[in-house]
Amino acid sequence: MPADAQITRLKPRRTDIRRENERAILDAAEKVFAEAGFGGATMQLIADMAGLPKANLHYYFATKEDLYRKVVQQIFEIWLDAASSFDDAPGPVEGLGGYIDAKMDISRTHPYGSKVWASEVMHGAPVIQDYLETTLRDWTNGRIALIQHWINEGKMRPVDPRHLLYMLWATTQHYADFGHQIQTLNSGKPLSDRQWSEAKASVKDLVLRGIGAI
Amino acid sequence: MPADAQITRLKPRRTDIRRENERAILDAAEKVFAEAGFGGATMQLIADMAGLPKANLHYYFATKEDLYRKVVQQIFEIWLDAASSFDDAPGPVEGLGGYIDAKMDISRTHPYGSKVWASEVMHGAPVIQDYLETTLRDWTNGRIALIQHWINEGKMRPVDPRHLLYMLWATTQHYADFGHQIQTLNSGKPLSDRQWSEAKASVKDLVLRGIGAI
DNA sequence: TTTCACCTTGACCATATGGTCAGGAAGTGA
DNA sequence: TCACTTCCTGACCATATGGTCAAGGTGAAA
Repeated sequence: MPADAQITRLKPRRTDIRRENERAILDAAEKVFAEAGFGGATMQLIADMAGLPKANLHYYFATKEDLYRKVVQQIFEIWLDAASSFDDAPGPVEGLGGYIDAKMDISRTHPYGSKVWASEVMHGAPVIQDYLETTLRDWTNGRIALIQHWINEGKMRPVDPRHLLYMLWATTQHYADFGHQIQTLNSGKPLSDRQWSEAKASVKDLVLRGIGAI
Repeated sequence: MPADAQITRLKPRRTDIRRENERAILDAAEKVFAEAGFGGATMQLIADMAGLPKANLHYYFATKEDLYRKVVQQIFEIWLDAASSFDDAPGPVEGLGGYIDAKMDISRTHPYGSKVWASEVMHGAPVIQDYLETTLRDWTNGRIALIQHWINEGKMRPVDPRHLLYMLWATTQHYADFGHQIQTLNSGKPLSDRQWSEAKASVKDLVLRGIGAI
């Protein structure tokens, strides 16, 4: 047996099999749920896209709802991570600016997840209502307090922190959720690297000027 | 026959029947499509909500797609009407301010239509792609030119008109599309009249300050 | 009143879909 | 090698859904 057996092993280990298949299924599911909606998505289509027989999906995920729930949880966690730039910032320019950068990057790298989340909320959040009422509410209240703190320190104008947050969410996610519309209005071509930079700069400029931080 | 026969007539005229049934079906469809998505919506549910047998729906609208298309066209036309406040304005304060007011009002009065539109675009605009490429593109280019004109006249800062428009669309529609999330973060209660006023004021304040118009 | 176009609807059908299951393949530790 | 657990999958099923249709009801013009 060659020394590089660990690297070139043809027969995957048990744990790898599970991990890789779940990954493939979740990726396929995220795309299909985003493009067709929960009701329009079919397990067969997800299976085909993941390169697995349909019955195999039900081996890893008991039901369609079960699979869907995992997909929604994923994007939510990604967004929560992005919020870290918010916390350890000295003021709104770094805090909100960094948050906008992070959210815009996610809109570009995870457009499907963003759409699934949007769809879920639009339909009344049937499967993640508890997240909204606990994690999201706590997170929001914390950030509102932080923004209010910046206002009290005179680092920005006295704007309603809540509606400021809504504007940030709406605008940054718009580039993912309405990406198709944006692409159509861009002569049918996806935004280039340069155009994404301009978008980020425009959003930051408008927001930071709007709150009087620059 | 009494003189007020025209008013109290019990037997509706032919044209009324058609108009009223189509209205009832479209209203029910807008709500069901918004809450369940195209794939999740069923003709049976729409029929029940409209108070008609399912077969009757197919008498007025040949297919589910046909009905859906009409619902999407409706909200699009409502939005186009709202854009009139844009045109005959002397500057950005009146023009953009009025547009924000109008779009926010629509988000409150037509949340279902807004969601259907969002869902349609998120899924790649399968049925209204032609609208995006013609009417919306022309409208957008016209408004961009107008905003650029205001910039040239020194009535606002030189911001990218395109990304400004995206921010307006995203933010105003957010109050409809993510209304459930907003309600959850508002202790589970819908925004009051006062809160809607505050929302409109906040958005206008942030945007108009952001573009240096006030 | 008659005629006719328009409206209504229960019953029905073909199809698609989420989910099940039994039997076999394959990795793993002893 | 053996026993055991995990993984794989074709075939199958119950159900839900979009859509059809034929027969009957109902305004309105002549």
